[in-house]
Amino acid sequence: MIEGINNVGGTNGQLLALLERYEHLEAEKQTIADDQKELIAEVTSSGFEGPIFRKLLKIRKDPEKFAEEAAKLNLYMADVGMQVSLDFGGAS
Amino acid sequence: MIEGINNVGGTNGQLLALLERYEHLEAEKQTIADDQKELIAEVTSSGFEGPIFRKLLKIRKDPEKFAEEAAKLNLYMADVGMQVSLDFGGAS
Amino acid sequence: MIEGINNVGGTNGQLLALLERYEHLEAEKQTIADDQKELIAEVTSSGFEGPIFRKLLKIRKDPEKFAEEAAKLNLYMADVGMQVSLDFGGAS
Amino acid sequence: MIEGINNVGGTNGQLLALLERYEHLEAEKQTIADDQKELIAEVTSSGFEGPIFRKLLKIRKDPEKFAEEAAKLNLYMADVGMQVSLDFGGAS
DNA sequence: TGATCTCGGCA
DNA sequence: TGCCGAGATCA
Repeated sequence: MIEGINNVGGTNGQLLALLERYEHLEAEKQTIADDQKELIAEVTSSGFEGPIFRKLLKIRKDPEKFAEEAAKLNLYMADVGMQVSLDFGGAS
Repeated sequence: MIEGINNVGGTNGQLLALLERYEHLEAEKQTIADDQKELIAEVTSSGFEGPIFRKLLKIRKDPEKFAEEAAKLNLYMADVGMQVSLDFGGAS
Repeated sequence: MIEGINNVGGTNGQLLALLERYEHLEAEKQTIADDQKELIAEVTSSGFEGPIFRKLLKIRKDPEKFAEEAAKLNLYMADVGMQVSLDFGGAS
Repeated sequence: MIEGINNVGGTNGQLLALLERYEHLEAEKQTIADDQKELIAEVTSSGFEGPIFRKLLKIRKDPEKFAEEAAKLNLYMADVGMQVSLDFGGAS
């Protein structure tokens, strides 16, 4: 049997198999996402704020980038007369 | 006076001017966005559903693309045994 | 005054523990996301289009909702004179 | 039975009118968005970085909120032992 | 061009 | 108010 282009008219189960594999992975991701959601609830109940917690997570992903951006932002703010002092001794 | 690289330490008002120009444009956009929001309310009160209305807007942006995607989707769904018939005589 | 080890000015390491737990979960999610990305590559190399594949995934999540929206969209399109026929015998 | 002109199978052209009104507003927004894009190009060619420029725009929208979040972030970072000093004399 | 991310709509 | 999808932006 000759398959058409892009499996047109085909029914060999290949597409279905791919879909199910993807959905299985998706289910695993969802389980983890649920765990994260619970963890955020724990963060909140521990007296920390979720949004700040998330910002900190982002900073920890790339502390160097954060330090550089903060330094530049500091310069820009000074340029437009915003009173700030934002110093990072180094994102160790 | 010699300006440093990237206007470091500068205060010539250039950055501030750019910011204010951008913010002015942003305000204009917001006004229009508010009008659109009111219009959606009118859509709803006219008996149409907002989400479907939005889908239709998207289709009208590129009807041809929509027709092509629908046709392909039709094939894929048939391939996995989903009972559908989705025909577009042409997105005129 | 001497602060606790590894908690300069801090409280009790609770925040750090929460961060690390979250990041561990995040790493697990990333692994799965990478697997999904590879799977999409396999989808493409099998002659299917990624974007259509993703649409099909979405439809399979809630076929009934899809059928209803398609039906409504059909009505709206007819209302504005767009030539379409979009029939679903039932999203089995 | 004869349908009204330009409303084959439709109702009264109300939906079409709503769509066109929305699309007109959308076109106006797009024009402004294009202007903003050009302005960003001008920002870049003036020696400023687009992403930092955008951050500054965001801060100017709500300087007080920014100052508060920065202060909290400072506390959190100290809590996990990240060496930072991030002081805002006040978001004037 | 694709992945990420922020933002507005929706429940 | 929290989640989700879409649009925009950056690499």
